[in-house]
Amino acid sequence: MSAHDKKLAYVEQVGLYFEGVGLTRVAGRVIGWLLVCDPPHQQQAELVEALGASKSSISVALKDLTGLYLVERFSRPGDRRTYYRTAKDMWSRSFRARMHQLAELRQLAERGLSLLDGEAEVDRKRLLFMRDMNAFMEERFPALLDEWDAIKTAKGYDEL
Amino acid sequence: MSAHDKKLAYVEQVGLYFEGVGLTRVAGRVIGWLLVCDPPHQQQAELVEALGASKSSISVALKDLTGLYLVERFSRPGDRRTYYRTAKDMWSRSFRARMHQLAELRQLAERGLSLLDGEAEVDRKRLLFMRDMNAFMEERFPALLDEWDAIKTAKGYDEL
DNA sequence: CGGTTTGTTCGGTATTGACCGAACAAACGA
DNA sequence: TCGTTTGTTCGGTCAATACCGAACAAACCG
Repeated sequence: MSAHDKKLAYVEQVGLYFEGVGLTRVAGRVIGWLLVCDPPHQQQAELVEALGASKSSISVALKDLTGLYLVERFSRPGDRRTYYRTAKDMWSRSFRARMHQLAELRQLAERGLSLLDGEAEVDRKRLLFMRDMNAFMEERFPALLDEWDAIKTAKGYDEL
Repeated sequence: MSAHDKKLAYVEQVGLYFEGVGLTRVAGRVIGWLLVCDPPHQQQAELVEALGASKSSISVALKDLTGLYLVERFSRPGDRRTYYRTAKDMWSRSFRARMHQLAELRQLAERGLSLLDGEAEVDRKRLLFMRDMNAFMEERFPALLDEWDAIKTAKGYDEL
C-alpha cells in the first residue's frame, strides 16, 4: 500500500469519527486530509482531487467547517487562490462546544426543577443532582483550558 | 397549559438535546420523561401512554438506554412487572464516554503521526498538538470526576 | 471582449434509519 | 388450558439529508 493510500485509509477513520460527532462524512474527510496532507494547506481543487468528492460537496463542507472555525481560509499575497488549513484553535474550540453542552444540560435541569416545584424533595433529587454535577463541570472546565494554554506555550505550540 | 402539558413540552426539549448527541428522539423523550415523571419510575406501558409513542419504539429505546446504562431496569418483590428509571450514575457514565472520545482523538493523532514519520517537524506540529492536548485532557478528567464524587457525597447525593 | 480558473447554488437521487403497526413470544392467573 | 398481561421482533413506510452533476456566477488574463 502506497503512502498516499495509507493517508486515504487514515482519512476514512477521521471521517468516520467526525461523522460520529455530528459533521458530515465529507467534512470529516476534509479534516482528516488537512491533518496529514503535504503541504498542510490545500485549495478546494486539491481536496476534490485527493478525496474523490465532488466540487460541490467540498465547497459545502468547507463552508460548514469554516463556519465552525474548525478550518480556516488562508491566502497569500500575489496569489488569488484561497487555501484552507485546520484552524489553529480548532481543539480548544471543540472544548468550548463541550462546555456549552454542559450549560445546556444544567439549564434543562433547572427547567425541570421548576416543573417539579413543590413536589417531594426525593422526587426532585434526580434533577438537583443533574444540575449540580453539570454546574460543577461547567465551572471547572475553563481552568483546565487555562492550564492547557500554559502548557501549550511552554511546549512551543504558540505559533499553531 | 396544564402541568402535564408543560412536562410534555419539557420532554420535547430534552428529546431534542439527546437526539443532538446521538440518541434517537424517542430515547431522548424517555429520558426527559423519566426526569420529571411522578413517580420517578415507570413501566413501559406508562411510557407509551405518556409519550404517545408505540410500544415497539419504547421497547427499542429502553433496550438502547439500558444498554448505555443511562436507564436501569428495576423490579419489586411480589410484582412481576418491570420498571425503568434514570440510572443513578448516568451522568458520570456520560462523562466517561466523553473521556473515551478524547482517547479516540489522541489515538487518531498518533496514527497520523506515524504516517508523517520522517516528514518535517513543522508539518507534524498540527498532529503533535492534537495528540498532546487530548492526552492532557484525558489525564485530567478522572481527577475532575473524583473531585465531583467527593462533593456528591458531601451533598448527600450518595443514595442516588 | 472571449476563455480560463475558481467557487457557489440548485435540483434530483439515493441511502439511511427512526418509527409504527402487527405478528409473535413468554409468563402468569383463573 | 385458555385468556390476559407484558414485552420483543419484523416488515414496511416515511422523512431527513448527504452527496453529486450541472448550471450559474465572478474574477482574472490573454
